[in-house]
Amino acid sequence: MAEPGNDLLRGTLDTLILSTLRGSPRHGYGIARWLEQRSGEALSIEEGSLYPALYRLERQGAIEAEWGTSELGRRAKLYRLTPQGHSALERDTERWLAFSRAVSQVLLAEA
Amino acid sequence: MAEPGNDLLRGTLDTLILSTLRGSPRHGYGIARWLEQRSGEALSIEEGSLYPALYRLERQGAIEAEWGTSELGRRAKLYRLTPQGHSALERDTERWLAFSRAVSQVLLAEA
DNA sequence: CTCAATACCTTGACAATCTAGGCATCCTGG
DNA sequence: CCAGGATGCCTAGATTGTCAAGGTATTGAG
Repeated sequence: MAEPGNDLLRGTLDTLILSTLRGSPRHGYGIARWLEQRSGEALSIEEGSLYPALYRLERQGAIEAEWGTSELGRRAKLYRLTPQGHSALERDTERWLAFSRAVSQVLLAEA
Repeated sequence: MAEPGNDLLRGTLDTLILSTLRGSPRHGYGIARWLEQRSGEALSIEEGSLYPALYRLERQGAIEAEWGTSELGRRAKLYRLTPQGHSALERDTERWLAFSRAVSQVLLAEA
């Protein structure tokens, strides 16, 4: 019981999303698939978390949206990193790495 | 703006707490100090998160409490890992490491 | 013609953290 | 002596992000 689900994503999803936009613009659905694939299926991104996150990031000015077409030629909303988004990504990546190191340090410490 | 605070702790605090009890019993206040120290002050544990987490873990049967005295001879509630808590710790540590690897893999991936 | 995949979106419940308070004891500095 | 910090426990309330579960529309394959 008490399957924790992926509450671990809390506070990390935004950074993950930003990181998928480093190269070229992507649309929401593609971001989710990319994250899952790139993590070796270790991460699963729910759309109910994804789209609100995209609005959040857009509202914060980290990303910008524009309607266009996907690789399959379908109507899709393409997101691109803004300069602020790029800084945020760098900052949050550093923050995550520091946090991750700290946690590992504790969890893997000798008795 | 939008200082994220430590929302990164979400879903990790419980595991961190359990890990502090691997050796010998500890009391709440001591757990917080230990985590902060052991992480090189990278983690900061708020009491408003700590005590509810301890109740949570106790209710789940992962830890047991007993009133006693601290190293300074003061009244303190000492928590100890139960066998279930030990299994949970191992399981959650694995889970966290897998998640952490996945996130790092994405964040540090080539463009 | 049906079903899965692609692609977007929303509502409501839930759970965990933080802020900001509270209490009591002890020790140390001034 | 006494003020304040450290130790130690606790709680109420607000906030916030995730999830489950639904919805729409289009395309392509079988």
